[in-house]
Amino acid sequence: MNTTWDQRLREHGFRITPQRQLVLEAVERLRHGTPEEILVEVQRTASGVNLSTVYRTLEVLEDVGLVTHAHIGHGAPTYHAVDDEQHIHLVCDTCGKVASAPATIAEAFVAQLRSDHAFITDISHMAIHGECESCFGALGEERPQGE
Amino acid sequence: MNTTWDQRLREHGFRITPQRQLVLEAVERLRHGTPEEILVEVQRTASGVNLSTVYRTLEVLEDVGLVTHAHIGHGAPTYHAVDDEQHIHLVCDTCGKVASAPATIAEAFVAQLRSDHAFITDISHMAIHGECESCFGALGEERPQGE
DNA sequence: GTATATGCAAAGGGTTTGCACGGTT
DNA sequence: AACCGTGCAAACCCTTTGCATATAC
Repeated sequence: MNTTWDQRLREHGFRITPQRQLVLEAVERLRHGTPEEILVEVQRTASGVNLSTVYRTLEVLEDVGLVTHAHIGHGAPTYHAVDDEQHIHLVCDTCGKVASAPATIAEAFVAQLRSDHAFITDISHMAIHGECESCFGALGEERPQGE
Repeated sequence: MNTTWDQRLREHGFRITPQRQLVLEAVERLRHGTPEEILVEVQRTASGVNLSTVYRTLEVLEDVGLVTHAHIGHGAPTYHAVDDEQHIHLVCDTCGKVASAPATIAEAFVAQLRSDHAFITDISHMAIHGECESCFGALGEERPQGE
């Protein structure tokens, strides 16, 4: 096992195209990327690729389990390769910084949601919002990033 | 104490307008509402009110602490009156249903994020995604609501 | 009377879609 | 050769903004 990306696509009835390879490679290289950022990365190699192709390709790659996305805030989602360690995004609503934490820290919480609310949680899909260490206590600040 | 909504606005230097009153009342009545839904509710009383006024008004009401918003998924955020019990939204990515759980169930998780990651969590700001009881195990379903 | 709020219309991000062409199988 | 995938342009949803008018103070 440990199927390759192209096997994975074929298994699900999809074709192998340069665009799909390039988008997947871009996601792996960036580690975190919005569709727009992924487009830019892809265009370093193939300038003709279109944004709508990136969107359609990300959907396909997500379908076959090669990438996932998470929502950080109001803006575009960010995409990750699935072989990356599962992580949670911690977004500071004051300074806008985004930190990562291993998804395992939520294990107890996830277990509780399952037992108390019969809910199977995908904890990494939506970011956790709040305030980071350096902003906490420093009141009356600007909010550079909104959200 | 226990200031009224109009006192609250005045304290922060805002003016009292019918629109602000109507938007606040609509949010309280709906308990969960997107800007668009709030507009419709407001227009039952005052048909001339504009969507951009609803957006600007919600921003003001949030500023002075009378309402908050939470992100459920890709679509528009939902607004709540702040006197409602703080709650978390549990969104099923399969059937799209949204359940509520008291924010208190996350207390231990929030405490852990504070101690381990120096992060002060606003747990109710972003919904938790996953799969609900009835959808779990039932594979190959449609995804009526997306996201 | 003056500053703030509103309505309207236009513009802005992010995403999806229809269609004809081109590439993979 | 048949069908799927792509590029392009237009359309879409949600939200913000500029400006003239109206309104709360």
